[in-house]
Amino acid sequence: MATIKDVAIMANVSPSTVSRVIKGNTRISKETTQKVHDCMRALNYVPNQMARSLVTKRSKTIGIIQKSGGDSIKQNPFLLDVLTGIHRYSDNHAYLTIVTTSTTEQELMIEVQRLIQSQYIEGFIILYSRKNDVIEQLLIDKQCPYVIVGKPLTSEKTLYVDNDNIAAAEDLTQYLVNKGHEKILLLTEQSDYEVFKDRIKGYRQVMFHEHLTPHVHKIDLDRTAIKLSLIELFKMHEFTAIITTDTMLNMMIISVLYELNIRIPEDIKTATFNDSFLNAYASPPQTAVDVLPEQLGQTAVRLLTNKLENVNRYQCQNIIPTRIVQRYSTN
DNA sequence: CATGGGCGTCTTGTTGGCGA
DNA sequence: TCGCCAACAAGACGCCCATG
Repeated sequence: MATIKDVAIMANVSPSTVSRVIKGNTRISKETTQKVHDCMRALNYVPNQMARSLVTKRSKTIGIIQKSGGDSIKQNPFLLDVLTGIHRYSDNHAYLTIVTTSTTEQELMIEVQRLIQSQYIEGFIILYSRKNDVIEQLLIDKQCPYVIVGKPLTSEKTLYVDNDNIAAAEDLTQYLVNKGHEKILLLTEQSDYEVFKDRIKGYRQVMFHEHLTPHVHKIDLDRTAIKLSLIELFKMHEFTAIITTDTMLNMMIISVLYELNIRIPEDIKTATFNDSFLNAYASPPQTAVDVLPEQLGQTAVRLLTNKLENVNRYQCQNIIPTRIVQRYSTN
Protein backbone atom coordinates (compact mmCIF):
# COMPACT_ATOMS: atom_id res chain seq x y z
CA MET A 1 0.00 0.00 0.00
CA ALA A 2 1.39 3.37 -1.03
CA THR A 3 1.79 5.98 1.70
CA ILE A 4 1.94 9.75 1.58
CA LYS A 5 5.73 9.36 1.64
CA ASP A 6 5.75 7.26 -1.54
CA VAL A 7 3.63 9.86 -3.29
CA ALA A 8 5.96 12.63 -2.05
CA ILE A 9 9.07 10.81 -3.33
CA MET A 10 7.51 10.15 -6.72
CA ALA A 11 6.29 13.75 -7.05
CA ASN A 12 9.59 15.08 -5.73
CA VAL A 13 7.92 17.11 -2.96
CA SER A 14 7.60 16.70 0.82
CA PRO A 15 4.84 14.66 2.49
CA SER A 16 3.37 17.87 3.87
CA THR A 17 2.88 19.18 0.36
CA VAL A 18 1.04 16.00 -0.60
CA SER A 19 -1.10 16.35 2.51
CA ARG A 20 -2.01 19.92 1.57
CA VAL A 21 -2.89 18.87 -1.96
CA ILE A 22 -5.23 16.21 -0.55
CA LYS A 23 -6.85 18.77 1.71
CA GLY A 24 -7.26 21.17 -1.21
CA ASN A 25 -5.01 23.83 0.30
CA THR A 26 -4.83 26.74 -2.12
CA ARG A 27 -1.26 27.72 -1.35
CA ILE A 28 0.08 24.85 -3.48
CA SER A 29 0.65 25.77 -7.11
CA LYS A 30 -1.55 24.32 -9.84
CA GLU A 31 1.46 22.54 -11.39
CA THR A 32 2.44 20.86 -8.10
CA THR A 33 -1.17 19.97 -7.36
CA GLN A 34 -1.53 18.33 -10.76
CA LYS A 35 1.76 16.47 -10.36
CA VAL A 36 0.76 15.14 -6.93
CA HIS A 37 -2.65 14.05 -8.19
CA ASP A 38 -0.99 12.19 -11.09
CA CYS A 39 1.35 10.39 -8.69
CA MET A 40 -1.50 9.47 -6.33
CA ARG A 41 -3.36 7.97 -9.27
CA ALA A 42 -0.28 6.12 -10.51
CA LEU A 43 0.36 4.62 -7.06
CA ASN A 44 -3.31 3.96 -6.31
CA TYR A 45 -2.81 5.97 -3.16
CA VAL A 46 -5.59 5.96 -0.55
CA PRO A 47 -5.06 7.93 2.72
CA ASN A 48 -4.62 5.76 5.79
CA GLN A 49 -7.69 6.41 7.92
CA MET A 50 -5.99 5.16 11.10
CA ALA A 51 -3.13 7.62 10.76
CA ARG A 52 -5.47 10.41 9.79
CA SER A 53 -7.63 9.79 12.85
CA LEU A 54 -4.56 10.19 15.09
CA VAL A 55 -4.43 13.83 14.13
CA THR A 56 -8.04 14.66 13.43
CA LYS A 57 -9.32 12.65 16.42
CA ARG A 58 -12.01 11.36 14.08
CA SER A 59 -12.30 7.89 12.58
CA LYS A 60 -15.46 8.57 10.59
CA THR A 61 -16.52 5.03 11.40
CA ILE A 62 -20.00 3.98 12.44
CA GLY A 63 -20.94 0.77 14.21
CA ILE A 64 -24.10 -0.97 13.04
CA ILE A 65 -25.70 -3.14 15.70
CA GLN A 66 -28.06 -5.72 14.30
CA LYS A 67 -30.18 -8.18 16.26
CA SER A 68 -28.31 -11.18 17.53
CA GLY A 69 -29.47 -14.37 15.89
CA GLY A 70 -28.90 -16.90 13.15
CA ASP A 71 -29.15 -16.80 9.37
CA SER A 72 -32.92 -16.21 9.26
CA ILE A 73 -32.27 -12.85 10.91
CA LYS A 74 -29.01 -11.91 9.20
CA GLN A 75 -30.28 -12.84 5.73
CA ASN A 76 -33.59 -11.05 6.14
CA PRO A 77 -33.94 -8.86 3.02
CA PHE A 78 -35.35 -6.04 5.15
CA LEU A 79 -32.06 -5.90 7.02
CA LEU A 80 -30.01 -6.08 3.83
CA ASP A 81 -32.05 -3.22 2.36
CA VAL A 82 -31.55 -1.08 5.48
CA LEU A 83 -27.81 -1.80 5.30
CA THR A 84 -27.80 -0.83 1.61
CA GLY A 85 -29.31 2.54 2.57
CA ILE A 86 -26.77 2.98 5.34
CA HIS A 87 -23.81 2.13 3.09
CA ARG A 88 -25.07 4.33 0.27
CA TYR A 89 -25.23 7.40 2.50
CA SER A 90 -22.00 6.51 4.33
CA ASP A 91 -20.06 6.09 1.09
CA ASN A 92 -21.24 9.45 -0.20
CA HIS A 93 -20.12 11.15 3.00
CA ALA A 94 -16.78 9.32 3.45
CA TYR A 95 -17.88 7.28 6.46
CA LEU A 96 -16.91 3.67 7.08
CA THR A 97 -19.21 1.14 8.70
CA ILE A 98 -18.68 -1.93 10.87
CA VAL A 99 -21.58 -4.36 11.26
CA THR A 100 -21.93 -6.70 14.23
CA THR A 101 -22.24 -10.41 13.45
CA SER A 102 -22.89 -12.02 16.84
CA THR A 103 -25.28 -14.93 17.10
CA THR A 104 -26.13 -14.79 20.80
CA GLU A 105 -27.12 -11.88 23.03
CA GLN A 106 -24.06 -12.44 25.18
CA GLU A 107 -21.70 -12.43 22.19
CA LEU A 108 -23.33 -9.25 20.91
CA MET A 109 -22.78 -7.54 24.26
CA ILE A 110 -19.08 -8.48 24.21
CA GLU A 111 -18.76 -7.44 20.56
CA VAL A 112 -20.27 -4.00 21.23
CA GLN A 113 -18.14 -3.57 24.37
CA ARG A 114 -15.02 -4.25 22.27
CA LEU A 115 -16.10 -1.75 19.64
CA ILE A 116 -16.62 0.91 22.32
CA GLN A 117 -13.30 0.10 24.02
CA SER A 118 -11.43 0.36 20.72
CA GLN A 119 -12.40 4.05 20.76
CA TYR A 120 -12.54 3.82 17.00
CA ILE A 121 -16.31 3.92 16.55
CA GLU A 122 -17.74 7.45 16.62
CA GLY A 123 -21.37 6.42 16.91
CA PHE A 124 -23.76 3.53 16.53
CA ILE A 125 -26.96 2.65 14.71
CA ILE A 126 -29.17 0.07 16.44
CA LEU A 127 -31.32 -1.75 13.91
CA TYR A 128 -34.08 -2.69 16.34
CA SER A 129 -36.02 -1.37 19.29
CA ARG A 130 -37.17 -3.10 22.44
CA LYS A 131 -37.74 -2.31 26.09
CA ASN A 132 -34.87 -2.68 28.60
CA ASP A 133 -32.33 -3.50 25.91
CA VAL A 134 -28.91 -4.05 27.53
CA ILE A 135 -27.02 -2.95 24.43
CA GLU A 136 -28.82 0.40 24.29
CA GLN A 137 -28.25 0.84 28.03
CA LEU A 138 -24.55 0.15 27.49
CA LEU A 139 -24.37 2.90 24.85
CA ILE A 140 -26.15 5.29 27.22
CA ASP A 141 -23.80 4.41 30.11
CA LYS A 142 -20.72 4.89 27.93
CA GLN A 143 -22.18 8.09 26.48
CA CYS A 144 -21.87 6.85 22.90
CA PRO A 145 -23.95 8.72 20.31
CA TYR A 146 -26.48 6.42 18.67
CA VAL A 147 -29.57 6.30 16.49
CA ILE A 148 -32.35 3.73 16.76
CA VAL A 149 -34.06 2.31 13.68
CA GLY A 150 -37.35 1.77 15.41
CA LYS A 151 -39.33 3.22 18.27
CA PRO A 152 -37.48 5.42 20.82
CA LEU A 153 -38.17 4.15 24.34
CA THR A 154 -35.52 5.48 26.71
CA SER A 155 -35.84 9.23 26.36
CA GLU A 156 -37.46 11.97 24.32
CA LYS A 157 -34.02 12.99 23.12
CA THR A 158 -33.22 9.59 21.60
CA LEU A 159 -32.45 9.95 17.91
CA TYR A 160 -34.55 7.56 15.86
CA VAL A 161 -36.10 6.82 12.51
CA ASP A 162 -39.14 4.60 12.22
CA ASN A 163 -42.31 3.78 10.31
CA ASP A 164 -45.73 4.25 11.82
CA ASN A 165 -46.18 0.51 12.28
CA ILE A 166 -49.54 0.85 14.03
CA ALA A 167 -50.94 2.78 11.06
CA ALA A 168 -49.30 0.38 8.59
CA ALA A 169 -50.93 -2.60 10.31
CA GLU A 170 -54.25 -0.78 10.41
CA ASP A 171 -54.00 -0.15 6.66
CA LEU A 172 -53.19 -3.77 5.84
CA THR A 173 -55.92 -5.16 8.11
CA GLN A 174 -58.47 -2.69 6.75
CA TYR A 175 -57.42 -3.63 3.23
CA LEU A 176 -58.34 -7.28 3.93
CA VAL A 177 -61.53 -6.35 5.80
CA ASN A 178 -62.60 -4.22 2.85
CA LYS A 179 -62.15 -7.29 0.67
CA GLY A 180 -64.77 -9.04 2.80
CA HIS A 181 -62.52 -10.96 5.22
CA GLU A 182 -63.78 -11.37 8.77
CA LYS A 183 -61.65 -14.24 10.05
CA ILE A 184 -58.15 -12.86 9.81
CA LEU A 185 -55.28 -14.54 11.64
CA LEU A 186 -52.21 -12.55 12.64
CA LEU A 187 -49.04 -14.57 13.04
CA THR A 188 -45.96 -13.08 14.65
CA GLU A 189 -42.65 -14.42 15.89
CA GLN A 190 -41.84 -15.02 19.55
CA SER A 191 -39.96 -11.87 20.46
CA ASP A 192 -40.33 -8.61 22.33
CA TYR A 193 -39.36 -6.19 19.56
CA GLU A 194 -41.45 -3.03 19.48
CA VAL A 195 -42.11 -3.26 15.75
CA PHE A 196 -44.12 -6.45 16.20
CA LYS A 197 -46.01 -5.04 19.20
CA ASP A 198 -47.09 -2.05 17.10
CA ARG A 199 -48.17 -4.21 14.19
CA ILE A 200 -50.27 -6.37 16.53
CA LYS A 201 -51.75 -3.21 18.03
CA GLY A 202 -52.74 -1.82 14.63
CA TYR A 203 -54.31 -5.13 13.64
CA ARG A 204 -56.27 -5.35 16.91
CA GLN A 205 -57.54 -1.79 16.60
CA VAL A 206 -59.09 -2.39 13.20
CA MET A 207 -60.54 -5.74 14.23
CA PHE A 208 -62.17 -4.17 17.30
CA HIS A 209 -63.39 -1.22 15.28
CA GLU A 210 -64.97 -3.60 12.76
CA HIS A 211 -66.48 -5.73 15.60
CA LEU A 212 -64.43 -8.72 14.49
CA THR A 213 -62.56 -11.16 16.72
CA PRO A 214 -58.80 -10.70 16.59
CA HIS A 215 -56.66 -13.84 16.51
CA VAL A 216 -53.02 -13.22 17.36
CA HIS A 217 -50.71 -16.19 17.53
CA LYS A 218 -47.02 -16.10 18.43
CA ILE A 219 -44.96 -18.69 16.66
CA ASP A 220 -41.38 -20.00 16.67
CA LEU A 221 -39.34 -19.67 13.48
CA ASP A 222 -39.21 -23.42 13.06
CA ARG A 223 -40.88 -25.37 10.29
CA THR A 224 -42.20 -28.21 12.45
CA ALA A 225 -43.55 -25.83 15.07
CA ILE A 226 -45.23 -23.73 12.40
CA LYS A 227 -46.83 -26.78 10.81
CA LEU A 228 -48.22 -28.06 14.11
CA SER A 229 -49.51 -24.61 15.04
CA LEU A 230 -51.27 -24.12 11.72
CA ILE A 231 -52.93 -27.53 11.89
CA GLU A 232 -54.22 -26.72 15.39
CA LEU A 233 -55.36 -23.21 14.44
CA PHE A 234 -57.19 -24.41 11.32
CA LYS A 235 -59.00 -27.09 13.35
CA MET A 236 -60.48 -24.38 15.59
CA HIS A 237 -61.20 -21.59 13.07
CA GLU A 238 -61.93 -21.17 9.39
CA PHE A 239 -59.54 -18.37 8.62
CA THR A 240 -59.82 -16.74 5.22
CA ALA A 241 -56.70 -14.58 5.51
CA ILE A 242 -53.37 -14.60 7.31
CA ILE A 243 -51.23 -11.56 8.10
CA THR A 244 -47.64 -12.19 9.14
CA THR A 245 -45.56 -9.49 10.80
CA ASP A 246 -42.44 -10.18 8.73
CA THR A 247 -41.52 -11.56 5.31
CA MET A 248 -39.25 -14.33 6.61
CA LEU A 249 -42.06 -15.74 8.73
CA ASN A 250 -44.42 -15.35 5.76
CA MET A 251 -42.04 -17.37 3.56
CA MET A 252 -42.17 -20.21 6.07
CA ILE A 253 -45.94 -19.95 6.33
CA ILE A 254 -46.59 -20.17 2.57
CA SER A 255 -44.21 -23.10 2.32
CA VAL A 256 -46.07 -24.96 5.09
CA LEU A 257 -49.45 -24.04 3.56
CA TYR A 258 -48.26 -25.62 0.30
CA GLU A 259 -47.32 -28.77 2.21
CA LEU A 260 -50.78 -28.82 3.82
CA ASN A 261 -52.44 -28.49 0.38
CA ILE A 262 -53.92 -25.13 1.30
CA ARG A 263 -53.89 -22.97 -1.82
CA ILE A 264 -53.13 -19.25 -1.97
CA PRO A 265 -55.22 -17.30 -2.84
CA GLU A 266 -58.02 -19.82 -3.60
CA ASP A 267 -58.31 -21.23 -0.04
CA ILE A 268 -56.68 -18.46 1.97
CA LYS A 269 -55.18 -15.00 1.36
CA THR A 270 -51.79 -14.04 2.73
CA ALA A 271 -50.19 -10.66 3.34
CA THR A 272 -47.12 -9.53 5.20
CA PHE A 273 -44.79 -6.67 6.14
CA ASN A 274 -41.35 -5.56 4.93
CA ASP A 275 -41.74 -5.88 1.18
CA SER A 276 -38.72 -7.04 -0.82
CA PHE A 277 -37.83 -9.01 -3.94
CA LEU A 278 -38.71 -12.18 -1.98
CA ASN A 279 -42.39 -11.22 -1.99
CA ALA A 280 -42.32 -10.35 -5.67
CA TYR A 281 -40.81 -13.72 -6.63
CA ALA A 282 -42.66 -15.87 -4.08
CA SER A 283 -45.13 -18.44 -5.30
CA PRO A 284 -47.63 -16.91 -5.52
CA PRO A 285 -46.34 -13.31 -5.32
CA GLN A 286 -47.18 -11.87 -1.90
CA THR A 287 -49.03 -8.71 -0.97
CA ALA A 288 -46.79 -6.80 1.43
CA VAL A 289 -46.33 -3.49 3.19
CA ASP A 290 -43.33 -1.65 1.81
CA VAL A 291 -41.61 0.16 4.72
CA LEU A 292 -38.93 1.82 2.51
CA PRO A 293 -35.98 0.17 4.30
CA GLU A 294 -33.30 1.96 2.27
CA GLN A 295 -34.78 5.28 3.29
CA LEU A 296 -34.79 4.12 6.93
CA GLY A 297 -31.07 3.30 6.64
CA GLN A 298 -30.12 6.52 4.89
CA THR A 299 -32.04 8.64 7.39
CA ALA A 300 -30.43 6.82 10.33
CA VAL A 301 -26.89 7.65 9.11
CA ARG A 302 -27.89 11.19 8.27
CA LEU A 303 -29.20 11.73 11.81
CA LEU A 304 -26.08 10.22 13.35
CA THR A 305 -23.54 12.06 11.20
CA ASN A 306 -25.38 15.34 11.75
CA LYS A 307 -25.01 14.77 15.47
CA LEU A 308 -21.34 13.79 15.19
CA GLU A 309 -20.56 16.88 13.15
CA ASN A 310 -22.74 19.14 15.29
CA VAL A 311 -24.64 20.36 12.29
CA ASN A 312 -28.25 20.61 11.35
CA ARG A 313 -27.69 20.33 7.65
CA TYR A 314 -30.98 18.77 6.74
CA GLN A 315 -34.41 18.62 8.20
CA CYS A 316 -34.84 14.90 8.83
CA GLN A 317 -38.19 13.20 8.56
CA ASN A 318 -38.25 10.68 11.42
CA ILE A 319 -41.32 8.75 10.30
CA ILE A 320 -40.86 7.07 6.95
CA PRO A 321 -44.12 6.46 5.04
CA THR A 322 -45.38 2.98 4.14
CA ARG A 323 -47.53 1.62 1.32
CA ILE A 324 -49.28 -1.62 0.50
CA VAL A 325 -47.95 -3.44 -2.56
CA GLN A 326 -50.84 -5.55 -3.82
CA ARG A 327 -49.99 -8.89 -5.39
CA TYR A 328 -51.60 -12.21 -6.35
CA SER A 329 -51.76 -13.60 -2.77
CA THR A 330 -54.75 -11.39 -1.91
CA ASN A 331 -56.59 -11.58 -5.26
C1' DC B 1 18.16 -15.60 34.99
C1' DA B 2 13.52 -13.68 34.94
C1' DT B 3 10.77 -9.83 35.31
C1' DG B 4 9.33 -5.18 34.95
C1' DG B 5 9.86 -0.21 34.30
C1' DG B 6 11.40 3.50 31.51
C1' DC B 7 12.70 5.34 27.40
C1' DG B 8 13.25 5.79 22.47
C1' DT B 9 11.67 4.73 17.94
C1' DC B 10 8.44 3.84 14.56
C1' DT B 11 3.88 3.99 12.14
C1' DT B 12 1.15 7.80 8.80
C1' DG B 13 -1.02 12.11 8.08
C1' DT B 14 -1.73 16.98 9.60
C1' DT B 15 -0.42 21.61 10.50
C1' DG B 16 2.05 25.87 12.45
C1' DG B 17 5.87 28.34 11.54
C1' DC B 18 9.60 29.71 8.85
C1' DG B 19 12.91 30.33 5.00
C1' DA B 20 13.62 31.01 0.07
C1' DT C 1 3.64 32.57 -2.85
C1' DC C 2 5.48 28.17 -2.35
C1' DG C 3 7.28 24.28 -0.12
C1' DC C 4 9.85 22.23 3.71
C1' DC C 5 10.87 21.14 8.62
C1' DA C 6 9.52 19.75 12.87
C1' DA C 7 6.21 18.71 16.20
C1' DC C 8 2.41 16.12 17.17
C1' DA C 9 -1.29 12.48 17.63
C1' DA C 10 -1.88 7.10 20.29
C1' DG C 11 -0.17 2.84 20.56
C1' DA C 12 3.05 -1.04 19.51
C1' DC C 13 7.39 -2.68 20.03
C1' DG C 14 12.27 -3.20 21.08
C1' DC C 15 16.06 -2.23 23.86
C1' DC C 16 18.50 -1.26 28.08
C1' DC C 17 19.03 -1.31 32.86
C1' DA C 18 17.73 -2.19 37.67
C1' DT C 19 15.90 -5.29 40.92
C1' DG C 20 14.80 -9.67 43.21
